[in-house]
Amino acid sequence: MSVSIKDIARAACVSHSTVSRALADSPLVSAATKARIEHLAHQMGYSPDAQARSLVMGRTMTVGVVVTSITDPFIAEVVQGIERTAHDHGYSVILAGSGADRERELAAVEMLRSKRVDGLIVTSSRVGSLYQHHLERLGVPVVLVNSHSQRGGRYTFSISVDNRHGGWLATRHLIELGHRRIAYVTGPAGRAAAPSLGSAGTVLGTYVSSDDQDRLAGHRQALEEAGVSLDPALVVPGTGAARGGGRALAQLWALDSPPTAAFCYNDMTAIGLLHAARRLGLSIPGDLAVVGFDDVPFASYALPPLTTVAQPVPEMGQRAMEMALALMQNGNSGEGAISDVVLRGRLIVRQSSGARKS
Amino acid sequence: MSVSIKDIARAACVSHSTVSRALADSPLVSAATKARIEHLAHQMGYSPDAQARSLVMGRTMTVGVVVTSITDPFIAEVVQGIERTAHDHGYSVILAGSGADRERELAAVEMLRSKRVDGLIVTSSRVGSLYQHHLERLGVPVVLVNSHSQRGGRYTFSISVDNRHGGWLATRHLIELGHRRIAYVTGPAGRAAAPSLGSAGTVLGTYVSSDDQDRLAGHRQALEEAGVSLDPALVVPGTGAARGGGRALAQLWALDSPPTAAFCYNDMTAIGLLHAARRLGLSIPGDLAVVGFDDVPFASYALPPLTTVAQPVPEMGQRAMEMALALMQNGNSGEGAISDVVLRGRLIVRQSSGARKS
DNA sequence: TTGTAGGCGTTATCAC
DNA sequence: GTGATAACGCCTACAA
Repeated sequence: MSVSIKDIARAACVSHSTVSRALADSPLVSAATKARIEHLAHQMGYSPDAQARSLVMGRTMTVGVVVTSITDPFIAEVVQGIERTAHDHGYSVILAGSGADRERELAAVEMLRSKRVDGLIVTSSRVGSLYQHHLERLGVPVVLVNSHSQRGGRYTFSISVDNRHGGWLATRHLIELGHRRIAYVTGPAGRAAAPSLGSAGTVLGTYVSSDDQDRLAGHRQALEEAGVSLDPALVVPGTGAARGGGRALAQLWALDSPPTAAFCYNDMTAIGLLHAARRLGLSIPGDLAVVGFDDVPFASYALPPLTTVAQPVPEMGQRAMEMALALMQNGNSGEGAISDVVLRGRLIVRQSSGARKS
Repeated sequence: MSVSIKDIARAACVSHSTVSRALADSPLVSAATKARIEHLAHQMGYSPDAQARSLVMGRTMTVGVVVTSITDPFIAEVVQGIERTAHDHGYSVILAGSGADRERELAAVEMLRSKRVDGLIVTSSRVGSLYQHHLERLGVPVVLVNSHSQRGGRYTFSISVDNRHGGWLATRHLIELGHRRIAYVTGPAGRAAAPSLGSAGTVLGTYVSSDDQDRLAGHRQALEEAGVSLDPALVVPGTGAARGGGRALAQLWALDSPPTAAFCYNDMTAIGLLHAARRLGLSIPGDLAVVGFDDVPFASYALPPLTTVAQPVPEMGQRAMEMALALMQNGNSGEGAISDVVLRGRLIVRQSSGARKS
């Protein structure tokens, strides 16, 4: 079918090892034959078989990336960063989606193992202890992006954003604007999580992701630093989607003493909330100041433009891949100077939080 | 390093071929030894080496997917459809981004060739004749998603959305609402394209993508069916991004006789235009009705919610992969009953186009 | 500077 | 039923 090194050898009247050396630009080949072979290879349309090479070399120059959903703009941007720096270093990327389904995620890992990836990057997964064990079995370095894990794996490292700090930034901003009654709208409620999933916690009686918990913790901290204690009535459930924001607003506005500001788990929630607020005829930020989280591309086109906490997304993918590269070079052991990294987001102030209250 | 069938063979005191057969569930192995081997394999943590297998089998069960940018929500959704149906059929996906850069795209294809993918799916590329030749050289079936190509390749097939029909839907809708002066805002201006790129055309003196051309053609057709001829002054350049929509509005509003409606190349453009319109104090749809294209997730949260043409995106990815599967089974030749498919989008009416004019 | 031989982990084709 | 043996395409000692 496709032309191999032997075919070239035959055509060039040399042995296949000479061809192999010539194509690898080895100094052990005369310039003359090298040129001849290179010409022939090009002319015959030779393409080296990466699999055969990997088989003998012991590395595939391939990393596996497993995501919950590539449709998530956040994840898509991370993957883009991964793919680009992977490509720059001669690596390619096998993508596997899990849909946040545990079974599919395990299947994906198994398939990547069979494909003998040199490393694995997992984004936005809830990694329980059981699962982490499964990853370690792989024998290749694993980098967790925004996945909460109990640290300390020999092979697994993590890179994540400082959700607590982000939550703190958002709420402190609102406090500085004079707000005291500040609501928090959560993200998607987890399904009843197994106890082994130590990474999730319970708020309002339902499980939420650790991201959510941490953002809430930052929120609470900022409040307490201002001498305000968190009013449980002001923590209401969202869904992570726009619709959830709308419902949250309804719930908040039915309160005897509604909040003057709301910090939302993410931008989609905030946008849904803004949308609902308009329908109720509320003035933003006059009646309610709103802050989101993520800085999705549309945040600046919301009405009014949304104040939010931007995550260093493009950087995360790059850093994750660089970390994987370093680990892979290190002979797969994390013995080097590599450690988990936590990146901080930054507050982007737009009109939805408004000017300082007088 | 990792355990092979030979290791299992040694442990089970059989030959490696017996292990191979047992693991393949061949009827040529006694139930007893089969059970013993399976148990051992599991216990020893055996994982078959997909590369070694591919080497002898001649197929990798892998498809390459090259995209311009996975960040594009449209593309992300297509890729998700591809990955899912690929997974359902035992295939995995190698992802490569090109950034719409010709060099990188060719590099990606070359890398996928080396990885011996069984098929290739390329999205949103401008495929010139030269390039198509390059793809054919691969010797594996190629499916083009929303990439304009001159048809008729032996190995390349395409699946795309009917842009002309979509444009026609949008403008006919505006006409039915009573509009007569309807602007069209283009997408990104292509760099000066090589003549071999027959797929792009020139509008306003700059090259635009064939998508753009086709949407414009549908627009023009709808106008002409209503007895209105296209006013060149009402075709203004955008960039495909929100900012371009803003600039387009400025240009349109400076006209002696501004339009009463605008159809935009895509939703981002439309959203930028809406944003700019608000700053100018225009009423939407009172002063200007607006229609977009794509139905991005935020379209319904724009202010006012955006009327747009929804593309059958999730379906596209699935269909593309199914087509690739069919082609790969067909022994790589498109001799079967497979032909290009063109999917139609549908109009989603929201407030930005408003009620019927009286 | 070049050729020979062996092996990477599989599957497949023979014999036994 | 099972075991040698030969591929698949490549790299790499070791020999010449």
